[in-house]
Amino acid sequence: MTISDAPKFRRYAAEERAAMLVQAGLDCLAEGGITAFTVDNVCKRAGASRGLIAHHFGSKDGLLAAVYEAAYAPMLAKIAPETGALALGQLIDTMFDAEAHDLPTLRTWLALWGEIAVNPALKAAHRRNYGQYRAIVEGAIAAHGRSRGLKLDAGPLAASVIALVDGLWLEQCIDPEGFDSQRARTACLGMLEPVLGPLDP
Amino acid sequence: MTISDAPKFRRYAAEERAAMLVQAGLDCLAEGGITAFTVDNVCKRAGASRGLIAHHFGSKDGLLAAVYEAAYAPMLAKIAPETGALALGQLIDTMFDAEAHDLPTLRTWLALWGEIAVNPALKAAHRRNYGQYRAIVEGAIAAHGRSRGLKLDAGPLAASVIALVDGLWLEQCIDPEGFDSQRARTACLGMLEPVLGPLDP
DNA sequence: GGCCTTGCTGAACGGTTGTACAGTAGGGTC
DNA sequence: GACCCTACTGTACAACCGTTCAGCAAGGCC
Repeated sequence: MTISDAPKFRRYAAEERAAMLVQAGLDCLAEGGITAFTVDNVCKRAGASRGLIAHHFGSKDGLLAAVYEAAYAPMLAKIAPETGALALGQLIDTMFDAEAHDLPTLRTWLALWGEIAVNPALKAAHRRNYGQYRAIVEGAIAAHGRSRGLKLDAGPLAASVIALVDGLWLEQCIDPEGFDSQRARTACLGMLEPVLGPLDP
Repeated sequence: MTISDAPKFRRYAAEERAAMLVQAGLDCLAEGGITAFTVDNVCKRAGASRGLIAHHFGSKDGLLAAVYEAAYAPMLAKIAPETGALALGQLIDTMFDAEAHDLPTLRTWLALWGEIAVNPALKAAHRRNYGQYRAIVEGAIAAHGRSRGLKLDAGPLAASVIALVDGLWLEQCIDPEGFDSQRARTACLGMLEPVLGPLDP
């Protein structure tokens, strides 16, 4: 075998290569937002040629939808009641830590959210994922109330809890240095307890 | 005067024209996010030629920084204690309504936030504006606690309140239909009162 | 070793991007 | 009406955008 016989590229199984492109897409979003999510950038990062995105996803928008799913999946997995539902206190703790509190992560979500209204496939994916997210929180609040004899309005409360966690996450990401996250978090939990009762299991 | 003598364009005072470009930039961001914030788009919307942005702001990034300032200004104006500080209850109400709860507004802020880390001028502007925002809320909470003999930790509490408002605003913007904003808002206020005491003046 | 499927490449395309700059013309001043 | 300052235009430019597609080649199978 001479040197010129070395393979110029490696062939992967279709779904394996697709996953590589999705990961490269996530990296691009994290690094430079939607502006950096270009065919050139993504393919270069994935170590593939410019044509691959069209080949595997039909178009750039197709890849973006897949990227959105991939971004949401691990968060849902963390709070999903697979091995039995989490206690409310644990759930909220998990929600706080489900996403990294840094700028790259923020940039990824800002970019994705900003495209939801424009990209129909993304909008559908968002409704599905967020609905699932909210249903889990609502279920946990309802169960919490039942087990303690509290009459809780689970719907609006779930929205409030999610808003609190998201808002805190947002501020913390935007300005990581100038934000005392631990104290803010304690203050938030202190805000929830008078309404929900003690959160310790 | 013949028809051909009609002026081809109108001359404005420099700062007036600059304001027109900033407004056009805001409109573009609201409509299509950072992707729609192009020299072509902005100038067309402002009724000017492609060269004007460079002429007035040096570059596209220069304009973007000016746009950020312009986006923050009205919100700060609403909560700024010009004619005496607002009572905490009033302040929180104002915070809830300071920004429109719709997709265009969301898209504008997502786009701006996403660029903060990339654009140094934007980062500086954000720190200045957000610091001012937070100082106002902190001051109101401290005053509230003093006047009622409560020992409040104003710093973390301010961060929590801002997070709550921002998070609620975020969810509401992302999915305006599927979100019962009034009940969520009531739930949020109900969450604050046990910590802060009654918010009515 | 030869065949064959298909993952993959890479050039070509028309369109859009931001910036530069030479030149035009609006409109106040005299 | 002549002058002048400068706000402004509009073309030219090189770089980059997403999509298309004809054809190459990797690597399993016989």
